[in-house]
Amino acid sequence: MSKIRTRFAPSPTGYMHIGNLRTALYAYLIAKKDDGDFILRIEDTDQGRLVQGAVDIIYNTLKQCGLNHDEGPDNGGNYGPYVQSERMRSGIYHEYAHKLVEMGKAHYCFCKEEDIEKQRNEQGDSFYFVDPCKLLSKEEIQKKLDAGEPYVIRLNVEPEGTTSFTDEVYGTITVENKTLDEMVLLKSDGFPTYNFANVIDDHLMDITDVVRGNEYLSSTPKYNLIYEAFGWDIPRYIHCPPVMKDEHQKLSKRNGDASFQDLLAKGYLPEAILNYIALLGWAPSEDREIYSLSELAQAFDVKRIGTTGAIFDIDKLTWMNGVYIRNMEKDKYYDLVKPYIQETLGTGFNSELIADAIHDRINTLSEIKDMITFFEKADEYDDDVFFNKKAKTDPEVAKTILPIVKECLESLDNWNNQNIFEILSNKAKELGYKNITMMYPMQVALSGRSVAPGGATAIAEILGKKETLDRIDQALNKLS
RNA sequence: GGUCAGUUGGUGAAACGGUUAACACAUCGCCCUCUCAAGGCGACACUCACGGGUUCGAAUCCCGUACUGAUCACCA
Repeated sequence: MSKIRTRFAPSPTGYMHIGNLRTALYAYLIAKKDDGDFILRIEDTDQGRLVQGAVDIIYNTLKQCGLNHDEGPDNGGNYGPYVQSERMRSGIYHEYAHKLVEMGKAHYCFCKEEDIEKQRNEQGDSFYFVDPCKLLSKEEIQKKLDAGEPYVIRLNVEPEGTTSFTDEVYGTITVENKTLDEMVLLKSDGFPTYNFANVIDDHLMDITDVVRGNEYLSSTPKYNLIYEAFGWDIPRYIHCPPVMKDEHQKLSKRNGDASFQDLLAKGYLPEAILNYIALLGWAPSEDREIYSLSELAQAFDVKRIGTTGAIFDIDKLTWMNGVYIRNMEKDKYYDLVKPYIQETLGTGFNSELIADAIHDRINTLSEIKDMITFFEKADEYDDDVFFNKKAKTDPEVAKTILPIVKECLESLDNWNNQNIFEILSNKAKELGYKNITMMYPMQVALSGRSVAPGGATAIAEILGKKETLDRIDQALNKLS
């Protein structure tokens, strides 16, 4: 069997949206599962929709995700060029369209749009465009061409019979030929239509597996007709169900839905995003959800791609992102998180201790900031914060507890979490308190918060002895 | 409207004619605990859009209905 070759063929029209990225992922996985090649092709023939910098976004996104392409505009390959506008300049589409005319599989059409519109209106729903130009003799055609009349090239389609194809996801689909138009291959401006260029490129690049969104399911028979006209092998088709924003709408950048870039900015990790979207529309055969990219490639199976649109659930992504953060190696985790810590606190604190304190408490990187601002300066707080049902504390209790805490800590020389905890918890036991009764008021004094990462003793360690005692004093002043 | 496709809990989903309809997220309890998390345990679809049929037996196969989506361009 020949080597599997898949391609990702985006238009550079702006941000990379999630559905698009997932299609790229699937194409990548299908290739890599069988040691095949993954190709990047830029489809930029619609000059009007081009967006500055969009190609770089595509490169960057693929790179950040580890979806490395074996061939593409930036790294070359034996099937170039990989940018459609460049391919067009070489005249291949023009050449192949005319080849089809010579073969008698396509024809020149000089019809005006109004003529077609007229037919369409007359026929209504059962519209089937009957092209009068098909009846033109060779001489008549040549005369029109010589006269410089604008023309398009249309594929010949016999209205009788049916065309069917097998999709790896949706199964065998059959349509009647009379529902198919004699599609335009080459436009009057000499540009190929998207569909035509696609088929030519896929064939010329030896693409074995065409992976794309299921919105192309309906036009696939037309593609097949082109392959058949040339006598080319038809690729395997893998149509993917859409990624939805809700029950009715797809995720799309037009609606302002989250793009890959947006998710990164919100503190999600590329690996987690990729892992999550792999599971939107595909399910592994084993009971497992966390997969690295290479593990996905191994486990991936086209047969297990679903047929229904899957709603993007940010909550589950958030959970999964947290799993990635928690499972990360310590050093990698510190490297990841330190910039965020130092961005809000500077370098005055032991950022590794802070990183430890927030480790189990963050799901996304963007949660870090709010969680740690109190280290710089305790939050302003109301005395009511000292109320805690479980600790049985209130401002009055705090007033009696805090001096005890202070006394213990003043006597402590070896300042670390462990020792702080021990001395306080021993004291609590001695006085017949629960730990929480000692710790909670202390936490409030140190952070100004009812909820803080790490707990009172971890915070005390990070703040240092002096600052800890100062903040306790401040709390005491405030209470009196 | 024509054509094509889809329909299992709030969400992702498993099941390939026979199970109490997995598992995960979310939610809600409980446990653990120096708060919150994390972690542990448990609850959560009398039922697989609906109606028929086939079968000893259907979420699974067939037909119909409803609903949803896609597509019907010299746009990609």
